[in-house]
Amino acid sequence: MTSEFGQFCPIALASEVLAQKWMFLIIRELNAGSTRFNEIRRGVPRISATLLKQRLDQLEQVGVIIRRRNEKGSSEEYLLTEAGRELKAVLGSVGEWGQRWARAIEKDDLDPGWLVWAMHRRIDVTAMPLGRTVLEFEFFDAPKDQRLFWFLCANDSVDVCIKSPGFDTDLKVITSVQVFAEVWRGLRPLRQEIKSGGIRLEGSLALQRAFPGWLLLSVFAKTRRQV
Amino acid sequence: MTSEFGQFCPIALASEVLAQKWMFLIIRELNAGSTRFNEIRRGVPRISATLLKQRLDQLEQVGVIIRRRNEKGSSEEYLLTEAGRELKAVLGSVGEWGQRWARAIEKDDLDPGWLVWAMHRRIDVTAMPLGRTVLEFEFFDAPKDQRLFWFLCANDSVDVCIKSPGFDTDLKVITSVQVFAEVWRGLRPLRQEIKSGGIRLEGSLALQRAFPGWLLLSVFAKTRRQV
DNA sequence: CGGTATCCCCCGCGATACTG
DNA sequence: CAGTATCGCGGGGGATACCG
Repeated sequence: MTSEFGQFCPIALASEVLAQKWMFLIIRELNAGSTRFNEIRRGVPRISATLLKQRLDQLEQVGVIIRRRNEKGSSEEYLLTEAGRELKAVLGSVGEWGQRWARAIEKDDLDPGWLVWAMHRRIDVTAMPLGRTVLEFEFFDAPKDQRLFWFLCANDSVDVCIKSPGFDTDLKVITSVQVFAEVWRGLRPLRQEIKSGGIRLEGSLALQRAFPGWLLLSVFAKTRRQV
Repeated sequence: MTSEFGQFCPIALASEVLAQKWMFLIIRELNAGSTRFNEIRRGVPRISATLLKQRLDQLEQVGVIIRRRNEKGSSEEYLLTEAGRELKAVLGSVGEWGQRWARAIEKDDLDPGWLVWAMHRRIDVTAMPLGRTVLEFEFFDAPKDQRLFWFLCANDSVDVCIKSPGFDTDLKVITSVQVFAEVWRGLRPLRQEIKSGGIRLEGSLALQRAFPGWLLLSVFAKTRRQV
């Protein structure tokens, strides 16, 4: 591990940590606010527990995170250090580049579970009605167990549910994963898809009209793709 | 390779290309101006030919470089595309982070051959006397075959030699790899090391005085280390 | 929930030798 | 100079089962 590249160039030294499979995604989750093991896994669902733990240990060792038992002692927390927080700049440049130049989306990238997990951090509850709002998504092209999701939006938090939360749905969104992914990425305009029927809304007209204002989309959505 | 991570996040898509061993270093060399196979290898000496070729093919496939026979048809050239040039921003953020937060330099990082290769791109010939200037380096703590190097500086180019170029040396620099590496990285001030004898100069007083002005140091030398 | 422990396979990668 | 071909190993990492 030490001196993997035989150079003292800062890019080489950083590579020892960063240029490994999964690493950017784990760091992205941490910088998005995840602190717990399974929280990180929801953002990186395809990594194995073994490997995630290995990577977290490594990040701790090089000083990107610190590990801590939470107050109740019931669970472990992984917290970014200043070094870890400064990796946000790297995530930014990598994401910008990916948005502009990386390969096109393919079938196997379209994990609806990941999409809703990413969305739940980018829903602007302050733009919503006060109190509880239940948002339901139906991805009609997804396998049965990934077709339906609910967002339980309170005044200051958003929870993702894979079963009905037990409250009535206020606004339902019906779409394909493909179309919604492209909207999320900023490759198609949201309002236009609503008009053309690529995204269908069911619920009060007031909520339908407000909906595009709730959805902040991907952090990189405004970056113009070049290919 | 495709959909390695099962997400369409731009960071995940970029990771498929970037988050691999050696990749940042190869891209660094290309962005530093290398276009030929063995030129890249000089900047990444520990990579095997097999693997370098594999990586270059991959970079070509994803549109970061294009391959071309040069005019004479005698050799292959690897040229950055616009996508490849935009990776400079990524190199910048990764290098900045590495400079600030990556691990300290260790013995095995101290490859004098790599150091002189890195230096030759950062020597300001416009600050030198007109005509030819021969700069000689002696790293007294290096193994015999890595002790001596020459820079053959012309008005518009710098060549690295591992044997005497056959011209008299105008200025000789005697130092340890360790000390010079730290100066190069911006961890120690050059002028102070010259004063204290960590770096010794032999040659006309005029050249000795001018020397610190020739050496541009690492691109990241001005970034302040945090640990 | 937050991991370990184990098994095992594959392939990433280095080393060496050879080529046009 | 710019690779290719071949071999071989080590360990990266996936799958599964188990634990406090």
